[in-house]
Formats: sequence, structure tokens, C-alpha cells
Amino acid sequence: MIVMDSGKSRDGEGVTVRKGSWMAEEDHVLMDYVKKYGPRDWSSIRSKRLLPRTGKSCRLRWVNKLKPDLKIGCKFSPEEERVVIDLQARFGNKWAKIAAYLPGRTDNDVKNFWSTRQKRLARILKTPTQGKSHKSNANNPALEGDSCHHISSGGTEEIKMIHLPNLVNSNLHDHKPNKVQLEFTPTDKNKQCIAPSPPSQPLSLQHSFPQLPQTAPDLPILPEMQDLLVSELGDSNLLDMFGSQDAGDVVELPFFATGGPGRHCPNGDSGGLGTNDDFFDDFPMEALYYSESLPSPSDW
DNA sequence: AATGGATTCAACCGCCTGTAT
DNA sequence: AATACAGGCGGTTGAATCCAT
Repeated sequence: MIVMDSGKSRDGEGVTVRKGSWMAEEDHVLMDYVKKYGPRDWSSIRSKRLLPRTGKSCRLRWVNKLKPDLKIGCKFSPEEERVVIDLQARFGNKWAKIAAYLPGRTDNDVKNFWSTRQKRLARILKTPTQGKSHKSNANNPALEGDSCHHISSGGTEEIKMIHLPNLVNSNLHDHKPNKVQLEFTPTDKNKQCIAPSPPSQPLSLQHSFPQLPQTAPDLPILPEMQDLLVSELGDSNLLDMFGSQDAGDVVELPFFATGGPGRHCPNGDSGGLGTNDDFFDDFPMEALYYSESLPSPSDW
């Protein structure tokens, strides 16, 4: 395929294929198509000369931007973050699978969120002395030497970073449910919203996730590390996620507020943390372990 | 106000899988 | 059974934006 100027190329039949950002007119055409024919036969959009886009590109655009009920422009809420973190530990980098548990989120969203989070972690934990706000870590052995190496998560290799289990929880590698991991809550500059609850969500979403017993951290976070993390993240609550403050705490998996607003996060704020602990009481733990059999979001 | 680094996010690519022929 | 094709998925990239200095 020959890439042409202004993001266009030609396929083997000489049909121009446009690449790059989508224009509003293209979106309209695509939405009209989906209204007429449904979200399928993507390649026919091009063969019918409706759009100079590949079927893949059309599908991606629809799934990531045009599909109804997407939460566009909303930061991940703390609840959603916890879901991603937990499910990533459980499933690995199965973003589509994880996204299925997050109404209004796409695999791309989850992937981007995770990538951002990993980068942030790597930056914080790998090169703490290089940051402008970082103080010296000379007295913090946890940040030096071979503290940076690979961790394996869900069978996939992650970027170089501190061996989190050593900091957080030595059982992290078990990849079993109910392992509490660290969470980075966005600073207040990041607007967040609560996921809408579709009327017919699968059980795991309607009830979200049950309270998970936190495994006690095997190693406390060094005071120096706490300072570092707080200064970096601007959120002292973060340390709770490391279990450094009180090993007896219970960290819950998130649940989503029910009956929330629709897409686009109209209120634009965090929506607050779900704090209804009773929410989990009736939820069978087995549902988590057999979550693969849960109905697909496409069935909602 | 300018600048540079960090972050976010949209979109592409390549691989894999399922299905039709 | 073999092949072709479409769709799905995860990884990656680069532009736009944000933010601290």
C-alpha cells in the first residue's frame, strides 16, 4: 500500500483510502450507516464508496468514539481504576475483557489508562532522583540498585519498574482474585465521573465487585517511600492502597453508582466514591472466579 | 510569556481467530 | 481440508494538550 499525501493511500485496486483523524462529515456518514445496517459489514462501507476508510478503521471509530453510551472525556473514576487494576492482575492485558466490566469504557480506554499508569509508576519508582520534585533517595534502598526489574503480570511482561510485590504485597504474583494492589488516584485536576449503569447490566456490574479481603502487606513502605509517593501523587490516600498504614484495612473493589447520569459525564465531577458497603453483602464471591461466564456487555 | 517535559488519547499496524466458500 | 476474508484484539505511535518552571 502506498501512502499518499494528506493521509491518503491507495489499496490494491487503486481505491483511495483515507487515514488519520476523522472529520465530522465522516462521522455522520458512519453513524448513518450503522443506523441503517447495524454495526457490521464494516468493509462494505468502503466497497459501497460511502467512506474512503478501511473497514477496520470504521469499526474502530465506531467502537471507540461513536457508539452510544460511551463515556467520552471522562477520567477513570477511582472505582473504575480499581476494577482495571484488579482485573488486569486477574486476566492480564486482556483489555477488551476488562473493558467489558466497565460500562462506557472501551478496550482502548482501558489500554490507555493502564499504559499511562505504568509510565507514571515507572517514572516515580525507577528514577525518583531525576524528578524535579524528588528528593534524594540516597537513604532509600528500595529505590536503588536492582530494585528495578521486570514484573510479570498475567503472564505478560511489564515495563521496568520497582518490584511492586516487594513494596506492596508479596502475593501479587499469585494472580488470584482478592489481591489488593496499589492504585494511583488522579489528582483533582482530572475530572472523573461515575459510570452509568445500564438497565440490564450483568451481575458483576449491577452489583459490581464484592468486598475483597485485603492480604496484609508483607513489607511496610519505608517512610521515605511514603514521602516520595505522597509528593509525587499529591494524594496521601494512595498509601492506603499500599497497605502501609494499616494492614487490617479492607480495600474494596469498586462498585458503580446505580442510576447515574448518562454518557459524557454531565456533572463532570468525581461523583464520589461508592461507599455503600452493604452493596457487597449479597454478592457471591464465586461470581468473581467464574466471571468469564458472565454475559457479554454486548448482550446488555 | 516561553519552553520543555509529562500526559492523554485517537488511530494505525500486525497478528490471531472465526467463518464462509 | 484449504484458502480467503472480515473482524477483533493488543501493542505502539504521534499529535495535541496540560502543566511546571
